[in-house]
Amino acid sequence: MYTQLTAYIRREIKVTDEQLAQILACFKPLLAKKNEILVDIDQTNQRMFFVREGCLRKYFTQVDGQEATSYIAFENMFATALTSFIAEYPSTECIQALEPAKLLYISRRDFYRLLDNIPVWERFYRAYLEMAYVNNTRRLMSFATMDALERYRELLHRQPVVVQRLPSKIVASYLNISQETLSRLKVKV
Amino acid sequence: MYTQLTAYIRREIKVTDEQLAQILACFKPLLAKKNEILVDIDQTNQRMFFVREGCLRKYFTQVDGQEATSYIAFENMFATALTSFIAEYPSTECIQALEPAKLLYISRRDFYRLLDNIPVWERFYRAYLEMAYVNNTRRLMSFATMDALERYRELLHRQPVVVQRLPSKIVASYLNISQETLSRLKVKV
DNA sequence: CGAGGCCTTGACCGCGGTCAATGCCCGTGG
DNA sequence: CCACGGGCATTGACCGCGGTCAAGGCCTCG
Repeated sequence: MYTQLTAYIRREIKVTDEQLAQILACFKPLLAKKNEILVDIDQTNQRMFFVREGCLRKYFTQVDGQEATSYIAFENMFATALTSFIAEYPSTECIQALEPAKLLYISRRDFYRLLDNIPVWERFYRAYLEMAYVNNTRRLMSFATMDALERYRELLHRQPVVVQRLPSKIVASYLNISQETLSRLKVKV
Repeated sequence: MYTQLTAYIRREIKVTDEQLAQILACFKPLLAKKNEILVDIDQTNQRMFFVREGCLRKYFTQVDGQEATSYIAFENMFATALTSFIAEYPSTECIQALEPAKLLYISRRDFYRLLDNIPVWERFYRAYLEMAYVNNTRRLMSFATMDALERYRELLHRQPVVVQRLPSKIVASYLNISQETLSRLKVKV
């Protein structure tokens, strides 16, 4: 149950067995059905998810009702509505299972308790924040500098699994283009 | 010289006078001329800047030579080429003084030494990263959901000082629109 | 006083969005 | 088992936002 998460943590930080046990004890298992919403808009009590199997996406809904996918987590990745997790504000983002998923989650409360009790956990969080920031920045730059075709090609190159594993509808919303445009891009390779 | 920075730090974290002295000792003064480049592309040895007076912008250049401004720091704000600072990679972003500026800076080396020596500095960094992430996310959402006019209006509302204090050229590149388009937006209020 | 940068305005056009029609796949119930 | 319905993907027609190019006016600074 915890082998994947243990490997992940040990890759990031040095912890004693005792600390590790304390950390793992905070993570509870959770099964999600396909399309199940795990974090809904305006929800406050946040959780951070670790994907053991399946996949999650983070997205927000636009004024016209369209959904913009901003992050996709496959096996051995974390997913959170981070801005809400940080500020304890009602979330503007949702998290949804795109496939039946086996998850582990930690509550915000337990997460912050770990920050207080296990100094090195602060370092773990730092690594997570840094990664989230870098990803976000890359995304921002890709929107500023690339057109739809270039973004699609970059996605094929950087995360081919997204295109292979998920329906076009989701891929389009991840690239922030319409489904029709994505369909037209595909024929251009 | 250090009163502004001291106030900033004390607002973020609880430090003893001794710790504070240790922190401040890492910050060196620096004067920048208007348009001076403080961090150039491909530069590796990074610094983090605190603005005492004047203003800095972070930007990157696109393939066609156009510049996209991604962050603007006024008095009492920090500015870094954070992705490069984090990963110690050559920077893809530049930092430039938009006005004559009085700065304090800390080298990456000293910054990381503080992380090791002063536990609470980790918390300071965390707060900085969280803020950077949240700002980035807001920016990302604004590009995904708003058109040029809406983004301009939001900027007028959230950071009127940007529009008031900086040339249109910079404002346009901050909104990621052409100078001509910004000029046309202004007449629509 | 001249030169160069910045801002504005006009003409034009292309990327990508919307709407609509059609085809395809799949789960569900008769 | 097949028939039907609904969601997803594709394709075409159309169009509007915002980019590019170019010209002209204005301000600043040497």
